[in-house]
Amino acid sequence: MNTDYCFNLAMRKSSRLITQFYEDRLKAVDLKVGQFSILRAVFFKKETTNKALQDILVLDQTTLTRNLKPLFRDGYLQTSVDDNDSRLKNISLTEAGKALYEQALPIWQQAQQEIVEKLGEPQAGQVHELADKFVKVLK
Amino acid sequence: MNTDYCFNLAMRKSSRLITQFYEDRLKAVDLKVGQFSILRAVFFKKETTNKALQDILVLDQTTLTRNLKPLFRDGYLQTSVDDNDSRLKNISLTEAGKALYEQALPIWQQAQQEIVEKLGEPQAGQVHELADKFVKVLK
DNA sequence: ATATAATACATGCATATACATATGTAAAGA
DNA sequence: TCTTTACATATGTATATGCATGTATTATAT
Repeated sequence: MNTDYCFNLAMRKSSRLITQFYEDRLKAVDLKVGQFSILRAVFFKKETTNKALQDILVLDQTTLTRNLKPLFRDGYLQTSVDDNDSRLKNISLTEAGKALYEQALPIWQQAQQEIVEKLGEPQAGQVHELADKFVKVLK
Repeated sequence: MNTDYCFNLAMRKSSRLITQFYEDRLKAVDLKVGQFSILRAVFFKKETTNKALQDILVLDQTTLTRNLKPLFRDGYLQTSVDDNDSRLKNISLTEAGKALYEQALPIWQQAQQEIVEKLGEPQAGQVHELADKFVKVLK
């Protein structure tokens, strides 16, 4: 183990590279990767909150708030104040949001497949184990 | 292998977490992680260029140009136009830059050690292998 | 020798990131 | 009740990120 090799730079470099890879493919549906992640998370949750999304995406509350903005602005997400707790804003996909997600899905799946092929094993399998470990020890 | 687990989100989550970890420690010397990476790279190269740093840091030219700005502004880096090619700006550490890097180094080393302990093996060792692989197949 | 292509770096724009802090709402305690 | 505490979200500020594009300089081709 060479401790001259910065763990942080290693992860940031990798993150930048894979982000560019997905970004490039998602251009076809005019989505940024962060926006796709949000749409995907909201799609699975049906209805969720800023708070819940923070956990899933490991994003700061203030960052998430801002990342949501373009999606509201472009009509892909909608909010309604929670019936029981008016502090909560429930977030869900609009019809346009669902349509966009369905459109982006095969592009994302193709990107996933290409990453598996490019990384090969054992690296491809290690990505998720490593991410889980990072979340476990640093979050 | 669960391909429902987005590789990109996995890497971005991890990158955000480890960045916050290093960021927190480097606050003691008022440096952002990206700035530390630049200082460290310039320290090893003695004299370098925007172009060379792009390769080391895996950063877009325009991003790097901007990330350099605060370091010039605060007097940690200096430039001189290359003798042979006036398009090139040679970048080097000022005395203040060297002093700051020396001050940051033990903090960074401590952070590195803590990451090794937190991640444990085999994960800690995999970080760099994985980063090398990402650079190899995506750059 | 001059036009063209390639290279190095900078700027406009939009989003990404998070800390400090502010605002508004709900829950808990006196 | 009403005051304090906790919680959910938003805003101010600064840096991070990269695409499209612009400017200046060097190298190449005819």
